[in-house]
Amino acid sequence: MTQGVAPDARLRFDPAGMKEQRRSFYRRETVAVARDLVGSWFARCYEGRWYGARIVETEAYLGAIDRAAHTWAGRRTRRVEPMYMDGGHLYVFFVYGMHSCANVVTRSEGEPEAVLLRAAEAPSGPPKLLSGPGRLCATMGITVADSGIDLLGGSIRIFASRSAAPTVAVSARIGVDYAGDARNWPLRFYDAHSAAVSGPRRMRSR
DNA sequence: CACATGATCGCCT
DNA sequence: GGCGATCATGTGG
Repeated sequence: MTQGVAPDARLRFDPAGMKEQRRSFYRRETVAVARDLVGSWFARCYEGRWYGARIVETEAYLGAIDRAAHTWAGRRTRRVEPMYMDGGHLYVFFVYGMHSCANVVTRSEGEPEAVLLRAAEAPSGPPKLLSGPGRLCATMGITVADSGIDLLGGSIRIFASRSAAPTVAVSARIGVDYAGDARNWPLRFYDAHSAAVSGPRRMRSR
C-alpha cells in the first residue's frame, strides 16, 4: 500500500539491527529528549523500502510556559492537538504558506511539549539536503497528513544512534524573536561537527 | 559574510 | 486582517 509523498531516493538506507527508541525515551524531560535525538535516525518506510537520515539539530518547545510554543498559555486547537498526545507521536504543522515542520511529542498525555527536528544528514548527497525544518520535511516527504501518528511500530520511526555519541552544542532557538524572554532560552541542540546544521553555530549575543 | 525581501496560506484574534 | 518554529534569491561590504 502506497501512501503520501515519496522521500528522496538519496535517503535509502538499511535499518537492520538498529534499535527503535521506546516510549519511555520520549516520555522524559523535553530538553533531555531534544539532546538525545541528536545522533538518532529519523526514518520512513515507503513502498516497502526504508529511507532516513541522522538527526543533527533539534529544538525543545516547553508547552504552556513557553511563549514560542504553539501550546503557549494552554492553547489547544485542532492543529496542535497532537502535542497533547502521549510521548512518541508526531506533530507536523504548516507555516509560511509553503513549509511543513516535523516535531516529536514528548512527556505524557496532556503535557503539550515537543522537539522540532531542524536538520539531518542524509546517508549520501549534499550536506544541505535536509538542513532546516522545511527542507527536512520536503526531502523526507513528510506533510501535515502525518501529524498525530504514532512513531512506534509504524511507517515513520526513530532509531537510536548507531555511532559514537556526538558532541552536542547548545544555543538559543531560531526564528522565535517574537517570544519575549523565551527567545533567549538555550533550547537548541546540534552536532558541533556536522556540516548539515542550519543557521548560526553560536549563542546569540543579546 | 550580513541583512532584506517576496512567496503563499492556514491559523488565530 | 495580520503574521508565522522558512527558504531562495538578491544586494552590498
